[in-house]
Amino acid sequence: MPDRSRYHHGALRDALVDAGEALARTEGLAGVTVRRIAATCGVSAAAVYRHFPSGDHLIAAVAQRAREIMARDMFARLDTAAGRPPIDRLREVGESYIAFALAEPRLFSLVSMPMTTPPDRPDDPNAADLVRDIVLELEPPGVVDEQRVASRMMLAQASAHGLAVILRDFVPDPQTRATLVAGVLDRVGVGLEA
Amino acid sequence: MPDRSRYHHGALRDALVDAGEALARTEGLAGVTVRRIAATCGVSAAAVYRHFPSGDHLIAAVAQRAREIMARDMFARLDTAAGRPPIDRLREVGESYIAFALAEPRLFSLVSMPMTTPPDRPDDPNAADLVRDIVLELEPPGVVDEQRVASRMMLAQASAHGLAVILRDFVPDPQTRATLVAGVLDRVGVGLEA
DNA sequence: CGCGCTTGTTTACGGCGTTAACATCTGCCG
DNA sequence: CGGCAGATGTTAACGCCGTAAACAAGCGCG
Repeated sequence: MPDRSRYHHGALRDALVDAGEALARTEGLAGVTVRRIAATCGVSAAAVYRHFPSGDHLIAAVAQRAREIMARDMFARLDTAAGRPPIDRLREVGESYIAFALAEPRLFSLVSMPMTTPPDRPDDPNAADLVRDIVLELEPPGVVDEQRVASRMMLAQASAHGLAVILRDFVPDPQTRATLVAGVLDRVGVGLEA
Repeated sequence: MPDRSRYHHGALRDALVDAGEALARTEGLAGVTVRRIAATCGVSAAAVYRHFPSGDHLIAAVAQRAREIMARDMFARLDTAAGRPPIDRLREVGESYIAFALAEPRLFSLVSMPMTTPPDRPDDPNAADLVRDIVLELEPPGVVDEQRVASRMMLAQASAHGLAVILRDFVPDPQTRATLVAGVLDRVGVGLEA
């Protein structure tokens, strides 16, 4: 329990999301509960409702936090691939997404929850926007076929997400995982350039 | 709901799974609860534990049921495509998977849960085996490159699953969904044949 | 017939989300 | 500087949840 000399916490909202993130990492989605988050912050459960209209909104905020962490990972990794062709950078993004899912499977289970709440700052750097920007570079100069862009984005996102989920749930061996990621992303690359 | 004049239900286990399936369809995962399933069957909550070691096992049985329904859909649709090239049949399977996910989104959310319990009859016709059988037909005669088979299976499954999830959560418009399914599956086909 | 196993029941416990009523702190206005 | 108002905490309570223990009813075999 933190300092209880102060009646008012001061930055409870952020602390709640922090605690939720930590709980999600260690115990998984089932451990992310209003009462436990509140207790972690040394605060009563009811205090949560001064900052979130419901527990689901708190969970959603934790999920949004997880998405931001993931996006930071992907942007960082992209920096190391600056200047390489778009298709290579798309692969980096996909690998980053999958690596995060497998490194932090419990946190990732929040990421892949349907978003019940709009993000706090909807104009944050976002994985979908990131993919879109790179996919746009695949378009021939002067023309942008929106339908082609959409199908390429969807292929990139769907295959990365699906692969992450399947590997997490059904392929425990790291070596097998690596081989499959490489093989599948090779094929996705072919499909992306078509 | 069956006759409650009898103290013993007679086929409670199946009835519980039936009720769970119905609840999942109408209310989604959050509505699938031990007490509600039991009540639907006109039985006390504790009776569930004569047939399942825990509520999670009951949920898992409902999820397995949903997978069987989905597999039946896919096999039925495959029958109508008998004789067509493997790549076409793979596409049928993918379309069937996605169509089910979008037609029964709540039931599908059970399908895509990690399997906490082994299926009752593990040798049932299974979506993964089905995909594998067709993918094997893509192999050149005489040789089977297991790694190539695995990457093709994974691409097929991952892209279908990922696309289903993304469309369900982020693309409400049916027309847009159809266009995206067609466009993405075209690209997946290219990647599968590579 | 009667005895035992299976399958139900009731009751209870602790954890959950959420609300209502109350308490404390903080900042602002006179 | 005093005090009031709103923001932010507290406790207590409700109903739902999963689950376990103790008990009861029915079935099937000796």
